[in-house]
Amino acid sequence: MVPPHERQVSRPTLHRPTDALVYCFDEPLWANAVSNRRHPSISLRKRPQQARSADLVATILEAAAQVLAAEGAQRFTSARVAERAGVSVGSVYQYFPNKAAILFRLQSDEWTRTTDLLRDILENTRIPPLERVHKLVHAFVQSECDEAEMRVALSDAAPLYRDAPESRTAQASGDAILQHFMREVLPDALDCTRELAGELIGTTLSQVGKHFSEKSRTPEEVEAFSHAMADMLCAYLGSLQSR
Amino acid sequence: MVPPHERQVSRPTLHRPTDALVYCFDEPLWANAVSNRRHPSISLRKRPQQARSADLVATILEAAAQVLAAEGAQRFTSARVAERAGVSVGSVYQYFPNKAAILFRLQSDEWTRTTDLLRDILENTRIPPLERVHKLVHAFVQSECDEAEMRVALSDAAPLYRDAPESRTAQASGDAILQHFMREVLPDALDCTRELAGELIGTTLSQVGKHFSEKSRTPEEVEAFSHAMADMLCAYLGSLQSR
DNA sequence: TGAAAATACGACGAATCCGTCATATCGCGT
DNA sequence: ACGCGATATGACGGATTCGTCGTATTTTCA
Repeated sequence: MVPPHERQVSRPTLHRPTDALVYCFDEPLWANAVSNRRHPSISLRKRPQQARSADLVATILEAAAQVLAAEGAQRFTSARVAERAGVSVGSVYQYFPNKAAILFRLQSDEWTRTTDLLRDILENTRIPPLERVHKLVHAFVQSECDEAEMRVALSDAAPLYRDAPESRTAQASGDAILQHFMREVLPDALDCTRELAGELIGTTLSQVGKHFSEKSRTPEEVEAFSHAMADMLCAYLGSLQSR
Repeated sequence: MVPPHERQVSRPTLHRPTDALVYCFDEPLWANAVSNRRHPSISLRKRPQQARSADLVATILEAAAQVLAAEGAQRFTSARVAERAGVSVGSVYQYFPNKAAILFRLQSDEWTRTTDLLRDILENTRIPPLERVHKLVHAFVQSECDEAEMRVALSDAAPLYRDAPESRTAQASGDAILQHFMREVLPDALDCTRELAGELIGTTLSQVGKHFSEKSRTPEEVEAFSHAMADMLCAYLGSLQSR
């Protein structure tokens, strides 16, 4: 795979036990084997060099998601993740600097998916704006309800990385998409009005959706609630347009 | 205080270490010394019989709130609470069956305050309904921003008592107040429409308010955001009225 | 005042968990 | 086939936390 003369011994960086996120700047970033999308700033402890270890990383992440969904944030431990993945703890720590890094990757993937969803729907200019809002709300609430246990547990563990810069980045890129949409819908409004309204709509979408999905819901409930929420957002946008 | 013949030796109930909430049905409920309000279902381990121990309970709760605000949910431990309260761990466990019970009391007090706020504002019929909504949102967001650290940490610890029946009760009484208001504002709407709208408004109020207060905010930001949120809710109510 | 009940104390056992490291196995390239 | 780096293992040290229990202190009341 890599010519021998370019080979480098990759020595794991050492870490003391900690709950804080640990950033590893001494190793190059590495593209995610699961989603094939790059992840910023937080690298793996070691760069996998053989196929088996790349598989391992994917396996661990999958197992982590399962443990989180099945056992909750409180019982999410490195040992349980390793067991579920069918590997030893040592193997887990060969590629993740600490437990928080695993959680962070799961959350990071969520952020990416959410941002993509936001962009795909809001920037589809072939559909009337308010209809896009309806589509977005439905898709969003639906996606929150899928894997609800995992998402809830993940957000229970959130204090571990709430202050990570990546959190702000994800938030910011979502905001940017929303602002783009707001400029289309409210071309004549003041900037500060648009910003405020965008922040409010984004917050409502994510927080209300999340809370709704904390209880298990029937498809009818999901449909009805999404519709109501979309109505609310559209009524708000309408009231802002007619000023 | 109590006649000797009515005295009873109050033997502490034993508990094994656990993260789950522990209910003590073998002891009578006891009125809260801090707020003078009764709390359902979760009793203290022992009923304080002397003034000093009643004070102690209040002191512990106060210390617990401080620890939560200053150190966060992760570092909220019985030892730290005891230290901050200036007492020994033993004393803490004399009156609280476990750590979760302390958190639960704090949360329970929050629920009570929130419900009271909701009732006080929404049922004040001397003010026009939509103006009440504005008042409510402002008061609510403001109260979220006060003691924001404590509230955030408290909700980080939520998994410990999220499934407690009291959680549902608190939710239900809030819902009832909202439904009462909705009947006033939308007398002609279908029941199911009202219920849905009420749930949505309640969820928006609490979740969006909570999320907004997670970052520290200037009074101007609080004012602007509350206004926008109230506008959104009023626009929604308006759109429902004109149907 | 003095004894019994109530309260306070804090060292400690039990449990849990994180992340390491010495050792063993694997697999790639020659 | 073989040797060396890459990968896998899991027992273990170190740390933290919960909640207890035997003992000491304080309060009550006869």
